Amino acid sequence: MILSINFNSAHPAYLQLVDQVKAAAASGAAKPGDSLPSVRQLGEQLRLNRNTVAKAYTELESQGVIETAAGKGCFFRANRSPFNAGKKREVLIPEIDSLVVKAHHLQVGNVELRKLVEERLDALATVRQKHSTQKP
Amino acid sequence: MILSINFNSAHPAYLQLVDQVKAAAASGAAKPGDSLPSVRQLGEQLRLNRNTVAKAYTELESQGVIETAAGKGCFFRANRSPFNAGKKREVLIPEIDSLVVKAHHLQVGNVELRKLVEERLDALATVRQKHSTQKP
Amino acid sequence: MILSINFNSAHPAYLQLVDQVKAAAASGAAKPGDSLPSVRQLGEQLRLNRNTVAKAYTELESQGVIETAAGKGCFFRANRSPFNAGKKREVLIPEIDSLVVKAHHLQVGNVELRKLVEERLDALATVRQKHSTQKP
Amino acid sequence: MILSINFNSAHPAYLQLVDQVKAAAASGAAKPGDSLPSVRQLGEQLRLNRNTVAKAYTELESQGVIETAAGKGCFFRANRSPFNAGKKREVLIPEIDSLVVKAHHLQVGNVELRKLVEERLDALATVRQKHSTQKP
DNA sequence: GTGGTCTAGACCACC
DNA sequence: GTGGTCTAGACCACG
Repeated sequence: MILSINFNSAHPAYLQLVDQVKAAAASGAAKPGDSLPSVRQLGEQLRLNRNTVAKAYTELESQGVIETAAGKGCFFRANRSPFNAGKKREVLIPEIDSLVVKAHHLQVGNVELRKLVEERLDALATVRQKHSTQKP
Repeated sequence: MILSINFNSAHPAYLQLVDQVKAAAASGAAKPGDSLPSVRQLGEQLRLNRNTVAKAYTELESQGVIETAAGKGCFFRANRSPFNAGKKREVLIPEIDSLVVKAHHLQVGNVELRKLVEERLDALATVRQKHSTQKP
Repeated sequence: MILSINFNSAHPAYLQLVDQVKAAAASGAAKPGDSLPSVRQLGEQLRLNRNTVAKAYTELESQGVIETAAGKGCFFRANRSPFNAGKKREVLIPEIDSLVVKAHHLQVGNVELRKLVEERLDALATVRQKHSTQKP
Repeated sequence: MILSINFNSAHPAYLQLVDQVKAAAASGAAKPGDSLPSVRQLGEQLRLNRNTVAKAYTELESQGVIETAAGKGCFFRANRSPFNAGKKREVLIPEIDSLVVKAHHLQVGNVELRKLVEERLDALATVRQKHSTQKP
């Protein structure tokens, strides 16, 4: 798992970490039980204070992506969403609306947007395939 | 031009405005000479403080995207070249990837995600239709 | 409402504030709608960083004691506990057990402990009486 | 000597131990020469790491409350004068006030609070009775 | 060594 | 002016 921070981004460093760790979990690059770097080590590597890394880990734990064991470390969890269908819609629809509006402003038509979505779904599936055949 | 604010985003409201207005100008959705909503009107519409909207307009003016005519309003200036296909991809793909990863963590499958995207595309089309038949 | 911090205490400053503000609300020294000092002003007065004061206010808001209006200030709320009887027991019993055990270690008998509890209940009632007759 | 740890408290576990052992010694609940539980045993009983218990014992030794005999265990030393009535009040009253304020915010009335206190006094008495008939 | 907490400085959105 | 957020330093509990 390769993690990096764009310090010029308006997106806060700890949320950049959250997104990247979630992407690693979704892509199969990290499997349940895998350990994450310690907050100190990752902080040093990324030139962040370890508290900033810890904040990302806390957020990831609250989202159910990882679990932390004080004194031991942090570990990826099996992916079990606690949300029902209605709650999932509630979370995803604002994201999709934002995407659709952005595409419209960029004069990207529905056809092309669908194509892009398919492309990224395929890209994720491909990476997952690679990880599932590579490791075991 | 459709403007919307995601109040839950860490991205500041005024920068969301700047980004959306710039995208509209760059994509050709807004033409040079088109007027922008007044600060007061837009603030009311988006439930933002007028100062927040004014800050966005100031930023846009300093970037040469719009010009303000005191007492008359704000107008788009002759604009930059619209984004080419590559630039559009560069903007949209991170958004789509973020959406795809979120869906994965919510255990929302590809089929259901495609359905949600179609639903929101339809929703936007419906609203646009209504506006285009209403105004003229 | 008089607030003060004991910097030598092991009890964190922000929790000392929480306790004192809750006591003020319970004693009637502060009424619903009353405003609290701003985080800056109180921080300066108590020689604390304003974030420390803000942390206390955040905790008080999460406990339903006050409400905060960004850009306006913080205000006492009407006392409405959201807990049912079972939850109240769950919260109070550990407190009572701690008290009972401490009394035992101090060789304070049940009779004397009951007397002390009555004394403090009376003390609170007296202060409340004073405030309710003084202000209106 | 009854020892208990409130894991939810901001007060560190090792200091909770120190306070309770000191109170026991000062109140006469423990006599000079009485032995303390072994670090290992107490850690297991209280679900604490042995290092945490050891840290409490070290602190107690440095305060002259106990003495450690390498390989034999820890023992209470000839102790300070037991707290007088005034000191007991000084220790208990803040605890009671905190309880009374918490009850108020939970909208638990005086009658119900008295009932809860009686309930916990009875609960402790029952446990103590059981231990005193069990051991001898 | 591990993660967790308290405090604080700087910056942001908003009135 | 108001409160809110991100980042960080120092210290603590724990293995």
